[in-house]
Amino acid sequence: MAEVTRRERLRAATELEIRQHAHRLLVQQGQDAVTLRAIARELGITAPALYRYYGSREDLLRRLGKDICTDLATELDGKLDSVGSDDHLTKVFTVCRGFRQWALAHPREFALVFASPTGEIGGDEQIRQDEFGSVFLGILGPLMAEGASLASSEQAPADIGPELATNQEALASAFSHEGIEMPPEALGPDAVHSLLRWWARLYGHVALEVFGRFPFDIRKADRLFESILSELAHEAGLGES
Amino acid sequence: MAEVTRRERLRAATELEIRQHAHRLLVQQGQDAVTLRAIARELGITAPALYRYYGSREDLLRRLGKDICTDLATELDGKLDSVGSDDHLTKVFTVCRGFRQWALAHPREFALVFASPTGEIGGDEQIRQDEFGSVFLGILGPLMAEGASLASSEQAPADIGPELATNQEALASAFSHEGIEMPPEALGPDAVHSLLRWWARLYGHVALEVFGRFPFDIRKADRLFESILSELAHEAGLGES
DNA sequence: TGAACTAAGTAAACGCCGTTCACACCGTAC
DNA sequence: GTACGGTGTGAACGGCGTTTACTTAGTTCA
Repeated sequence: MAEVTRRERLRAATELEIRQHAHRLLVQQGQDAVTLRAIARELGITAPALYRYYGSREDLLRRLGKDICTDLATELDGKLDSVGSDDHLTKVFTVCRGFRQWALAHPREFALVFASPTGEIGGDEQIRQDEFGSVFLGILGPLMAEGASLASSEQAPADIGPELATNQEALASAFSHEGIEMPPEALGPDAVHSLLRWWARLYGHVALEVFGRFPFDIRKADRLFESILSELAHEAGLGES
Repeated sequence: MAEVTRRERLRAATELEIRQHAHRLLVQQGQDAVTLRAIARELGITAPALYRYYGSREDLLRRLGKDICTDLATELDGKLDSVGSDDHLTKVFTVCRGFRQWALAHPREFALVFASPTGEIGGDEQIRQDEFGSVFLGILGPLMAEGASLASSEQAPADIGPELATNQEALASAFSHEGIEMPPEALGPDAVHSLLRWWARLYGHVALEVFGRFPFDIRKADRLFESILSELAHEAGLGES
C-alpha cells in the first residue's frame, strides 16, 4: 500500500523543513544569514547532515530561489484568477501590478532571485531561464497566446527584424520547454520586441524601487508605475483601461 | 615646505594600495573574494592593520563602490568630450551607450554598485543618492539644464503632476547637493517624469543584459538597446539622430 | 637632543563559517 | 538474520571578520 517507505517520508519532511527554515532566515535576516549551521541549529541537527540533502550552500540557495519563483508564479496566477476579467489589458496589468506588489512586500526574496550576480556573466550558450524570467514567461506567455493583439499596432523597427527573428526561435523553444503551447503567429518579431520591452521596463522600475535606487527619494512610486503601465499599453496599441 | 609629513604620505600610499588590490580582487574574482585577509596578504601586512584605514569590510566595499562610481562618471564625461557634438540628443545617447558599454565590460563592478541589496530596504527618509543614481544625475543633470527641451513634447500624465511636484523639490535639492546648478524651469514635472523614465529603462535593460536575465538568450542586444534609445528619443520629442 | 605622545602594524585569540571524512546507527531488502 | 545503504554525528581543516593587548616607529615640543 504504502509505496513510500518510512525513510522516504522522513526524508521528504526533513527536506521541507530545511527549506522552510532557510526561507525564514532569508526573509527575516537576509541572504547572508542563510548559513548551513544556522539552519541545522534550528532543525536540531548538525551542519554536515545538510549535505545529505544539498550538495552545497550554493545548491540550497538555488533551490530556494526556485521555490520562491514558484510561490511568485502561484500568487500571480491567483490574482489573475481572482480578478476574473477576460479583458486582455486588465490581465496584463494585473500581472505587472502583482509583480511590483510582491517585490515590494518581499524585498529579500526579490534580491535573491532577481538581483543576484550568481549567474555566470559571459555564461553558457544555452537558454538560461532557470529561476528568473520563467515567471514572466510563464504568466505572460499564455496571455500572448490568447491575444496576439499585443504589439499589433506599434511594430518593431524594421532594422531589428532579423535580429529578433533568431530570438523568436529561442523564445519558442523556451515556451515549449515551459510546457506552454504558443501558436507561431503570436511570436512575430513585433511580439518578441514588445515582450522584451515590457519585461525590461517592468524589471527596471521594480528593481529601482525595491532597492531605493531612484536618483532621489520617490515618496510614492505608485503613480509613476501606473504611468509606465499606461505608456506600455498605449505603445502596444491597447486602449487605456 | 613639506606640509605633509612622512607618515601622511605613507598612509595615503597604503590606503591607495588597499583600494587598488581590493578593486583587482573584485574584478578578477568577484565580490566574495574581496576579503580583508586576502587584501592584507597581497599588501604583505596583517588583516587587523586594515582597521586603521576602514572601520569594517562593509566600509571598504562602500568606499570601493564610490570609487567605481567616480571612475564611471569620469569615463562617461570623457566620452561626452570626445564625441564633441553639441547636439543634445547625441550627448544623451552617448551617455546611455557609454553606460551600457561600461556595464558589459565591468560586470562585477556593476553588480557591486548597481545590484547590491546593501541599501536598507525601508530605509531612511533622507535623500539616498550615495553611490548610485548620482552618476546618472551628474551626467544627465547638466544635459537637462542645457536643453530643457527634454520632455518638451510628451507631457506627463495630468494626474501625476502633484506627485512629481514633491519629487521636483527632492530632485532640485539633489542637484544642488551634487553641486549642479539647475534652472528651475528645467525641472518641471515633465522633465522629472522624463528623467525617471530614462533611468528606469536604461537601468532595466542594462541590468537584464549584464546578468543575462532576459527571458531567453539574447544573442546580440545591441539592436534592442538602440531601439530603446530611439523610443525614448521619440517620446521625449527629440528627432531621431 | 631627548622625552612624551601618537599612529601603524603585529600576534593571538574568539566565534563564526563551508566543507570533508571516518564512523555509528537504523530502516530496508534479500 | 544478515548485508547494505541512507542518515546523522563529531572532529577537524582552513578561512573569515573582528577585538584586544602589545610593540614599533614617526612626530612634536621643550
